[in-house]
Formats: sequence, structure tokens, C-alpha cells
Amino acid sequence: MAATIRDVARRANVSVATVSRVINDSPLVSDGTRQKVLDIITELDYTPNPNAQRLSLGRTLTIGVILPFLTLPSFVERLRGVQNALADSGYDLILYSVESPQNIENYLRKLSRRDRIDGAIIISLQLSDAYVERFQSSSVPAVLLDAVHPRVSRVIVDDVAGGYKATRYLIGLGHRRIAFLSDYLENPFKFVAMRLRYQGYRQALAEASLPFVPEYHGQGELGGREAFQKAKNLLSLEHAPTAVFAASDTHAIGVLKAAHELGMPVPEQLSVIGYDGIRDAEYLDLTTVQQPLFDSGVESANILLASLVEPPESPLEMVLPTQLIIRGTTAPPPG
Amino acid sequence: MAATIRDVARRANVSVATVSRVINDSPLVSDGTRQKVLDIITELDYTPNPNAQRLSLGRTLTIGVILPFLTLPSFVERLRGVQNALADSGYDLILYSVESPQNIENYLRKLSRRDRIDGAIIISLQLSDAYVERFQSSSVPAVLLDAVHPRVSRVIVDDVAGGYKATRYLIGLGHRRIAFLSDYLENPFKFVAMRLRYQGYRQALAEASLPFVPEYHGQGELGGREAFQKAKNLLSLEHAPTAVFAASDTHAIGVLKAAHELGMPVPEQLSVIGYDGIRDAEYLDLTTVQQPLFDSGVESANILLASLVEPPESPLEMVLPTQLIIRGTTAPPPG
DNA sequence: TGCTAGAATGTAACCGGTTACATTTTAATG
DNA sequence: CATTAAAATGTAACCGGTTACATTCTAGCA
Repeated sequence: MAATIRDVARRANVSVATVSRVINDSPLVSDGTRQKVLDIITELDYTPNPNAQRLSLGRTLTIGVILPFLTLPSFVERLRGVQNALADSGYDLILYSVESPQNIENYLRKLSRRDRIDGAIIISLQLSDAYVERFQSSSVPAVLLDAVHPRVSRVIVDDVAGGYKATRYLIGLGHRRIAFLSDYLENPFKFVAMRLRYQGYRQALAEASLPFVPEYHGQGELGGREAFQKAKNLLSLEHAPTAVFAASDTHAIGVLKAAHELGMPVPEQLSVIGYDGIRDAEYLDLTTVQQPLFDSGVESANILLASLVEPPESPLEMVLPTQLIIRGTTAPPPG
Repeated sequence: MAATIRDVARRANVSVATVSRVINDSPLVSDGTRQKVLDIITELDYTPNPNAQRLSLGRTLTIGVILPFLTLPSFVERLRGVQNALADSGYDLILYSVESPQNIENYLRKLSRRDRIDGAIIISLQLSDAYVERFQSSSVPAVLLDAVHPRVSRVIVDDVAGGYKATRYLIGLGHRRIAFLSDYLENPFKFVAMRLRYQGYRQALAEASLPFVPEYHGQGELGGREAFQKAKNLLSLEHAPTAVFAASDTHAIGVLKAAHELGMPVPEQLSVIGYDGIRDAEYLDLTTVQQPLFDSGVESANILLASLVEPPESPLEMVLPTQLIIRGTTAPPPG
């Protein structure tokens, strides 16, 4: 149906090679012929068949992006960044969203084939040595976003420092009983960021010679009502904490909800601090550790695009800063 | 690098045709040969090159999804549904996210080419006659999600009924001064759903012989702080409304924020009702008109997949139900 | 045993581009 | 004007699959 390069060639009385040269801006074609060919191209509304190009070039002109479910705003925001950076790069973005841990393998297998994609961006998923091996042996450049592997380029934030910063701030306000609410630190998706935030939390406690109280560590599934339940448990403890550091804004929202339900005014009786800096945090006036979610997506895409042109000698690491945004959910402890 | 069908053929002492037959489960191959070929395939870790297949078959095995920015949870939730339905269909999902109205044209042009995608899902974007024409003349099946065009299959909810239902409920509670807050009803992206909800609002007012007060109609950019500002304006009017029907939960959150800031307790002094039923609505205990966002994504993908197999004689329309979820932000008016 | 239909397999064209290499045209130089 | 290098164009192979058609093999039947 659609016009092919041979149609154009025939109509313009030139060879397909010449048409191809015009398409690809080769200098090896005279102005006269170029114009003639261009005219025919517009006349026939011709566009090169992408699949033919891909096959011929041995490149897919496609970037694969894999990320855990799209439910969490922080993942989506990173994806948005990637999408934006890729938008006018000429690369298509194929989306693989992992809704259950079993799929990861499946998708990674697809992604690690040079004939499917030219490069991969892996968001918030831990990569096993075996797959790193696969990616490298099939020479598919990959960039990790919010995950770390020594042999793969990556964009991360310093989550230990972020966790430390948040906890330190609460301590500075005078809090001594500080709880930490996060996803399960051991989880099937192997998110690792929260464990680092936890480390920062522990570090700040230790530094201030505050004891670590195991009951103050709540774990509940990301974004689910489980986190909310765990928050309620925390706040109902006999020696209830006066502050909660939530490892994500989504968790923090659960804490706010729990506090509301238990009739604990925030920040008068309970301080809450989140992590991520998603849009809702602003609406809710939530103190949070903001990380550059969108920008991290942009950066990872840029690093990948650059690696496509010229593979770096050794893996790159880009560490983006976090920023403590103080809003209305934190205050000195009561009493 | 990777093995090709000819490598397999050579190694198995058969022709490429036979290998191809094995790959495609053709009955025209003896059990002996089949097994032999399969063995070689696993031995060489062979997978057919997708681009070669696509070129040869004249199908792209790809579905294009275009949607307005990924910032709003409701869009993302629909996308999630689409992603899920497509996940094990064998089709790749290429994502086009429109961050500015200018891009729409660009993307639609790409999407309407048979050699790029096998089918398109268009989320929340209005399609002009010209593009409908394009899609049809290049025979790219398309499905609209949350948008309507008489000549294109679509999945929608009855937004007029939804708007009516919400308003009716507020009237039933005794409210007489009911404001409506939405995005700009005339907007460059041509979202149309909110206009329909507005119609439902007007209809319910008229039916109850309540006057329509132009000042009670606030318009502000989706999800932006502009909506928040407009909400503040509404609530600061001399004859302030006792209830606000927000055309999206995101807007409703803005209203809650505004009420909070102005010291108006919800629902004692102000009732707020949202629309969409996003996850946050539950946390915020927001009364809302819930629509099946995820499911609508699934359904649209299914309709598209079915159309790929057998094009429907005439465009399909699937209307999904909305449901009024009564939570804690609505109550009878004060006094 | 010879013949034939049907099963199994092979050959080669095709999908629509790119590009190495060959050939023709143009322009510069002596 | 002849010679030649450079510029412009063309020819055809190639990317890696699928499949129409041709060919060979097998088995059943007279």
C-alpha cells in the first residue's frame, strides 16, 4: 500500500541508492537530483519502512525500559523523565512493566537481545550477575536507575545520606523516639534503595547515641493498605514514637492517615517525614527528602544515548543530590 | 553475533524453510526432523530476529499507545491497564507521551502508519476527522479510550451521568450552593470528559431548579497549583459554596488543601466530592465518583487485539459504569 | 513391482531498506 | 584537447526471516 523506496526511485528516474542517499543526507548527491527526489517523496508521502531500516542497519532504533509496576508515583515520575529525554532522539520507547516478580526474568531475557533493542534502562530493579553477563555478552548497553551493580552504568541518589539527613533533622528537633516505616527490606523485587535509607537512619541514631528499637521499625508492602496498618501499629505502641521517618512519601501518606484515624494531630503530637518528593507531598504539606525523580530519568536516558554512540571504557556512576524539604508535618516533640 | 536461521539450518542439515516451519509450528514437518531442529535451536540459543520477522510478515507486532503526559494518576492507571492486557499478547507496547499539544500531531502522524505499528490506543485525546481519515486509509486499527469519535471504536464512561450523580447526591444532602471546579473546558489537548461532567452538573442543578451561578464555576490547569488557587477563590466568595464538585480527584485534593488553608473544616463546613477514584482518594477519605480506570485500559486493549484478528464491521462502543463512593468529605451543609 | 497421492523437504523469491563496489559524468589540469 | 581525479550515480548483494512452488520421499494400492 504505502510507497517504497523503489517507487520513489522509479518515479524520480534514479536508482534506489540515490534515494537512500537523499533520505540519509549523504553529501554524495547533486543538488538537482536531491531536490527532484525530495519532491517525489513529498508527492508520494513516502516514509522509509522502519523495519526494513532496522533489519538492514542491524539496529532496532528502540530503547527498552523495564520498571516495577506503574502504581507508584515515584516510578512513574522517573519513567516520565526517560520518556522526555527519548522523545526527540529518534528512538522508540518500549515499555515493560513488571507486575509480578516472575515476569522479571522473562522481560530481562527479551531485553538482553541485541536484535530486540539497542539499549536498556532498568528502573529500580536489582540486576543479578547472570543477567549483567547476558547483557554484556550480547552487547546491549544498559543503564540502571535507582539500582546498583558494579559493572553497569547507573544513576542513583545517595540514599544513605538521605536517610541520615531526615533522621538527623528529627533528632535536631528534639525527637528521641523515631520510628522508621518502609517496604519489606527483603522483597522479591529486590528494591534496594529503602535498605540504604534504613542504613542512614541507623547511622544517625547511632551517632546521636540513640538506641535502635526494633519495634520502631515497621515494614509493609509499598503503597498497600498494609503500610497503613503497620503505621497504626507503630503509633499504638505503649511508648509510641514521637516521629516517623517513612521511606517513601506513599508510606508517609499512610502514616498521616493512621495518625488522623487515631486522633493524633500532626505535627503537634507526631512528626512525619517522607521521602521522594512526589507531587502529592506538596499538597499534603509533607516534610520530605526530595530526590530528583524526573531528572534522574532524563540523565539515565542521556547516559544510555551517549553509550550508544560511544561505549564508556568503564561503567559510569552519576549520584544525584537529595534535598530536605521542610514543610508542615514536622515540629519539636510534644512536652 | 547471534545465531540466524541459516546457522540452525546448516547445523541441523535441513533447509531454512524447515527451520522456519518448526519455529511456526507447521504440521508439515516430521517428528524426527522437528526434534533435531529443536535441539539445535536450544543448543545455539537461537531466537528469530524480530525485525526480520516483522519485515517479512508485514506486521510490526507492536501496539502504539499515545496519551497526555504521565503526570496524572488517572492517565497512568489507564496505561497500566493497557500494559497489563498487552503483556502476554506477544505485542510490544511503544509509548508516546504528549507533553505539549504540538507533539500530538507529530505522534499521530507516526502512529497512523501501518509500517510502524499494527494498532493504536489513544488515551484521553480528541481525534480530528483528518486523523481518523488517516488511520483508516492506512488501515491502522485504533481504539479511543476516554474520548469519542463516531467512526472509531472506543471505551468510555458515562461522564454526564457521573457528573449528574455527584451533583444529585450533594443536592440530596441539602446543598444549594454547589460549585464546580475543573480543568479549562476549552483546553489545547481537547480533553472532553470534563465538559461532559459539567453537563451532568448543569443538568442536576436544572432538574432541582437550582440556579447556575457562573462564579461557582472554577477552571484551572489540571493538577497544577492553579487549580488550588481557583479553589481558594471559590471558597472566599461572599456567598461561598457549601459544596464543591471537583471534576477530578486531583482537583479535589486542591480543594481540600484550600479548605485546610482557609480553616474550613471538611465536611462540617464544606463538602467535597471528586472524580476518578485514584488510589489517593481512598487515603484522603475522599467521596468520589469512581470510574474503572485500570479496567478501561484492559478493555481497550482487548478490543484492539480483537480488531487485529477481525476488524469489526462498525465501530464498537463500550460504556463502563461509574460508581459514587461515599466517604468522609461529604455531609449535609452547615446550619 | 509399478504407479500415484500425499507427506516431507528444499529452492529461491520476496519483504524494503543500506551500502560496497563498479561505472559514468563532471571538472580541473597540463 | 587529452588526461585524470573527484563527484555523482547505478548495480547488486545483503540483513534474516517467510512462503509459493518445485522436488523428493514414503506408503498404499492394483
